[in-house]
Amino acid sequence: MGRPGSVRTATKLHGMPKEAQPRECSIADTLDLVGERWSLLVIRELSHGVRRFDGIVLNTGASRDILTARLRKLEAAGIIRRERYSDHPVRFEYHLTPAGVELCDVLITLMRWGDRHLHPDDPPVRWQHSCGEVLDAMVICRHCGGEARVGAHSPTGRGVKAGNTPHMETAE
Amino acid sequence: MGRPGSVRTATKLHGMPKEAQPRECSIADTLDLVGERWSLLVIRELSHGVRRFDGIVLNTGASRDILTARLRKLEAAGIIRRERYSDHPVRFEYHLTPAGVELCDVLITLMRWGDRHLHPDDPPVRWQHSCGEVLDAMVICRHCGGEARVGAHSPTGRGVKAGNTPHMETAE
DNA sequence: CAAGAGGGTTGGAGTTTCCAACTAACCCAA
DNA sequence: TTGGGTTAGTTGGAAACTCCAACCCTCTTG
Repeated sequence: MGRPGSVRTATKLHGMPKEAQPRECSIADTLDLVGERWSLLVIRELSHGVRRFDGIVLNTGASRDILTARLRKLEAAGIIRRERYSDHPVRFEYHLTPAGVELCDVLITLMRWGDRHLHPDDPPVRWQHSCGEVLDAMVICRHCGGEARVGAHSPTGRGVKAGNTPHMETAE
Repeated sequence: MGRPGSVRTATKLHGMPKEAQPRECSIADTLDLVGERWSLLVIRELSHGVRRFDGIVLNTGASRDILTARLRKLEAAGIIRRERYSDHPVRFEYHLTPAGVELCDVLITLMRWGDRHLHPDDPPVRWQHSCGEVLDAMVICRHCGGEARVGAHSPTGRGVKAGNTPHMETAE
């Protein structure tokens, strides 16, 4: 797990392999924690109120051994918490931590994309927002309230590298 | 790729394996398209304006064969478009389609989570929103404008199953 | 003509994942 | 007490996926 390389000795044989230098990036770092198969579905289940091992197996379709590994990793990352709810037959259930609850923003945007592009007429699940309406989510800029969308902005910071931005359109 | 099962014949030997019945869900369906390793980083690169094969290899760290496979799959899904920009040395570059641009919402929420939880003091990349401020994203309900967050809502629809919601808290 | 650049393929090794069965610890019912 | 059921995992072996480095082919440039 985790990306391997960092500083490899450039062997350079017939055409300088041109060392990969992955961009520093919170997207990649977050995906290192929750980007493996099943992890986000585990979080989906916890957000649906399913907290037990067998329930998660049943609703996701993950195999039990992999699920065990994912739960351990999410716990180590502070995204879920394992709680003993019975002592004598020792039994546990899983809960989202506050950091885990914040990941639901990712689930919501994934769901919205899938609803729009894969199930335009019949979303399989609808969330009711506290305002009473069916939740239709949108990502905005906290400062101005306008819609946020990457293509329209320009990035700055350590993770931005020079020389590989041939021509900047707003996509399409 | 794609989940296998669907209807398996329940063999039921010593304890009724309790057939997994994965929830119908746009989150899972979207992850089937973009949830494999590297796919979202490819979309990140395109949104940064990097459009060529070698540039994507360099900035993500993906191996070339896997990158080829991901690009083909994203193209088949209508998320990216492959465009010939030179005929004689036949050369291509990749662009986000409108559906691909919409996936940037997912990237933004992943980035925000990583910035908050993994790099609280020094986000590696900052996006400047068109309003001039550094983008600080938030997911809201389009109807009321209030913050959206799954834990606080209740789901309905085909993908919701009875009997596995032991006790519904708002997480934590 | 030799070296790149660009956009891939290919082969083989290494790593993950899947599947189905099995365990252990307890509860209940007959 | 025998038999089952529930819960939370383990385990072993096969299948699938990834990684890496090298190789290919077509231009273009020096």
